[in-house]
Amino acid sequence: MTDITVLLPDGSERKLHEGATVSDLALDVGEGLAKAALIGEVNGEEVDLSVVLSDGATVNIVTSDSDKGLETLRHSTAHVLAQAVLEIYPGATFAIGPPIEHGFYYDFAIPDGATLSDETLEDIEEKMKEIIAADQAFIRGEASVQEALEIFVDHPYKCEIIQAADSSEIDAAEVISFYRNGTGFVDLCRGPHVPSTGKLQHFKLMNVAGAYWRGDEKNPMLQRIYGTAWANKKQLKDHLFRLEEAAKRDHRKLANELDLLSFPSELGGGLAVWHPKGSQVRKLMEDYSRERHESGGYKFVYTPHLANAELFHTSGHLDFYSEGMYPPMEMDNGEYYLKPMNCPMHCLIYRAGTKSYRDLPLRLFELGTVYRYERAGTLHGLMRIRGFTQDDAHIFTSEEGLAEEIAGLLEFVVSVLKAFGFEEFSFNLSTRDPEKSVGDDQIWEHATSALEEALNAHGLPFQMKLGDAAFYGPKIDIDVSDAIGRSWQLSTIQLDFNLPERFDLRYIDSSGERKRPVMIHRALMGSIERFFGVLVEHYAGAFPAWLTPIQVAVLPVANGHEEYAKDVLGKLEGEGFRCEFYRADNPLGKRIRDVKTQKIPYVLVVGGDDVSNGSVGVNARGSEVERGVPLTAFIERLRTEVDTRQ
RNA sequence: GCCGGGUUAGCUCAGUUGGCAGAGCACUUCUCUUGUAAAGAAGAUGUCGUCGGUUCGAUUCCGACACCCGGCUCCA
Repeated sequence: MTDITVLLPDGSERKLHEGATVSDLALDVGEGLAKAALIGEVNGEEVDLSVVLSDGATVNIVTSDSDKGLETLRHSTAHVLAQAVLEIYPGATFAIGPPIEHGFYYDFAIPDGATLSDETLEDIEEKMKEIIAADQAFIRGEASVQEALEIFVDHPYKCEIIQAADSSEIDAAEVISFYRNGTGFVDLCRGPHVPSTGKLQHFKLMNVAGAYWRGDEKNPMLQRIYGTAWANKKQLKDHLFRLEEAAKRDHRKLANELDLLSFPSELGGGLAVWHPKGSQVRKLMEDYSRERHESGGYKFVYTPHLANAELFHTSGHLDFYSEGMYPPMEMDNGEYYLKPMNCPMHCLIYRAGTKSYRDLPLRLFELGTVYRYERAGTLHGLMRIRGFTQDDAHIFTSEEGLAEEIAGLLEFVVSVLKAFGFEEFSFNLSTRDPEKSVGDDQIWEHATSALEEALNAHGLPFQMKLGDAAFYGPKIDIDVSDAIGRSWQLSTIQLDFNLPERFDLRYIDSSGERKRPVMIHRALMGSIERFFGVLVEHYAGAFPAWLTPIQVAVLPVANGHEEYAKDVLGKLEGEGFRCEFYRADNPLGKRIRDVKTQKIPYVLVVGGDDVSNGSVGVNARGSEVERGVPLTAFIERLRTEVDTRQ
């Protein structure tokens, strides 16, 4: 028997008997590794542990510690899900079941168009546990296209995949691979898989949902089951815990609990009314935005909510986006539409007088409320809404001035977002899709490189999104990470060569020539409503002192302290702080609990000591109670906190 | 728009195999007067999402619609 030599990732070599598998190698390295091994990576290719190694191969043993291992684990769990569903529902057929972030899903068609519901998940989960307890081996097989079509003769979706693979040039030569486990289950699969179902212990089925076959709404709708799967019990538990924590931050729940806003059904879907507390926060957000725009050289404008159809013909919205617009209102002299965007009206403002190069860049800003007809099933709290307000600006600049304007904009955007407690940003640069765009190549190239240079000049790393631009110009999108690491796309800076053309916008340059300005659409918060929702989730409802609807709650210990407490209240209100008074009709502990549930940052408790000393007891959110703090000291402290937006 | 689930008091939810509904919290009043996360008592509160149908009778069964939730699709 001859030996072979394989190379490990750390550079070391290992001698094995000829015919040794990846599994044998893992065992040779150590029993622990052999037990943890899920798949191998041989010369960069992911393979089953049962694969026989060849001399000189570079081999990496993949465990669930790595992303690849976890992905395999999830993929294999998806197979077990399919196996369970096919066993429980005779005649059911299955489509695709890939690993996804945190888990996996699998799509099924249940006979006679039957559907699955959440209650059935428990039964399916039980069946999966049986399959896992049986520790069935995943056995790979290979077949020709013809053979594969015979194996999956009862499963039309699988056949469609096989035929698609056969017809695509890349995969034409490839054999069709499949995996068997247990007595009857076989699934079309590229692999690799974990060696046996016993490796798949820590999973949970999450929910069922409809999903179109191949993601196309023209195709039949399948039943999709989502699940999560992890390397160990702790990881699974932690994941479920994180989901619970995220649910606690849900802006729809907090908006209700904190009395910020509501979505009365009589109003219609996707439309909100803002209660006083939510409005207070929103007003502060808007005030801050206005303040920054004012000092940033923007001109404030106002435009109506309605416009004649003619405007949206000129802008092209009726040609391109009419499906997303509310239907027209018939009026005496024609049709009127609710505006889905502010830009056409801002173009009218630009066009209202002859512009000189000296007027550029002209920055028009509006908190403009727009209405978009979002499909009923897509509405989602404040995140997807039908009537919303954009912190919208349109900047008209010369082509030469573009780079500088973009550079300034990037700085502006980041600086404003930082005030709302966001620290991590990521940038995406979307480029032209030649199939779906207007304008000549040179301008696109120039504009795209202006965006790229601006990002580079600020040392901002960015991702290129090829072909992701709007039809009218390239753009930079800015994502922020929130307090629990979720990413939200907020800001956008989009160049537009189309609207200046459609509205025939001009300026006179220094040599007296008429030129076309470039238009930049940009929004920082994007939709104020959505941004508010993101903030609620980011802060978990505990707004910082400058933004919170109520900054201070004043609680007398007993009735006898009420007069002094009112005095404290009056002084705080005199300083412009937003306060609420809680008279001593309930035990102190109860009142403290009430205000804490409302996430009010400062609770001032005043009793006998304070009356004699002119002090307050300060119970600040997230810190220890302080007694005997001079009122003036507290005022100063809150003033600083508010002014610096801590 | 599509698939599945849902809608009962201000909030969170229980309930009725068809006979006009209930808890906790909140609210009102009274008592207690409190030093840091739930004092006690009493009281009031509902077109059981809307409209139609079946029925002697519908909150309950059926249908349509509205709105919400989880996804799919879409997102200028």
